[in-house]
Amino acid sequence: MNPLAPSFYDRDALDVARDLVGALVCANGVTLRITEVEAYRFPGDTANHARMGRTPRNAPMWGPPGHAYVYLCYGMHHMLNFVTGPEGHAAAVLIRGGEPVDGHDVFRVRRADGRCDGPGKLAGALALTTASSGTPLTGEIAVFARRHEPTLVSGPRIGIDYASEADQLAPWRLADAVSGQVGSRKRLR
DNA sequence: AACACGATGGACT
DNA sequence: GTCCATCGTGTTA
Repeated sequence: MNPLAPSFYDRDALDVARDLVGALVCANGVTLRITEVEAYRFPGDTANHARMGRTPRNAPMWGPPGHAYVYLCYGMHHMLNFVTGPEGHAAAVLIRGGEPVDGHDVFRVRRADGRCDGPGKLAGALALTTASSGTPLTGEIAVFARRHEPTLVSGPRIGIDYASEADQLAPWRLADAVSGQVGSRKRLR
């Protein structure tokens, strides 16, 4: 079983996001089946971290597809993204939820409540920090294609009050229609 | 050097 | 539903 090749990520972030729901992500002894993602597109997406240009933090977003972009949010939660699109296009997919499919014992230590339905929880379950930002998705963090296509639901992205109204409404949050490891379903359909 | 703030999560009412 | 911990980052001066 080989990790997904960089070409998989060399497309629009929304298209990659659709194909990532159901895919497997493996890191530090835990494998998760991805259940929820958000696409951050480029250019013109006012919710995108790279909307103001290149900075040291978001540098991986500007690089080649198929790499991780990990950042610290609110001073305590790490967020895992997969860089998409051609090099020079600062687009990415935020990984927001997952179901453990391997490494259950380790997972239980990291998430005693068994919950993995938010981006901070997911990065914590995989024990990822900014130390892994910029690394390829074929190493410490590895991603594998899904075996079965899930039924998708979509809705607006979470926590982007600073973005334009149109970008706040864009249904670029995608989730498995039936998984329990998905955040609020209130605006998903 | 100072400052404002965030792609959240957990505790609590 | 509300409150807020906590700190790296980007901006302004």
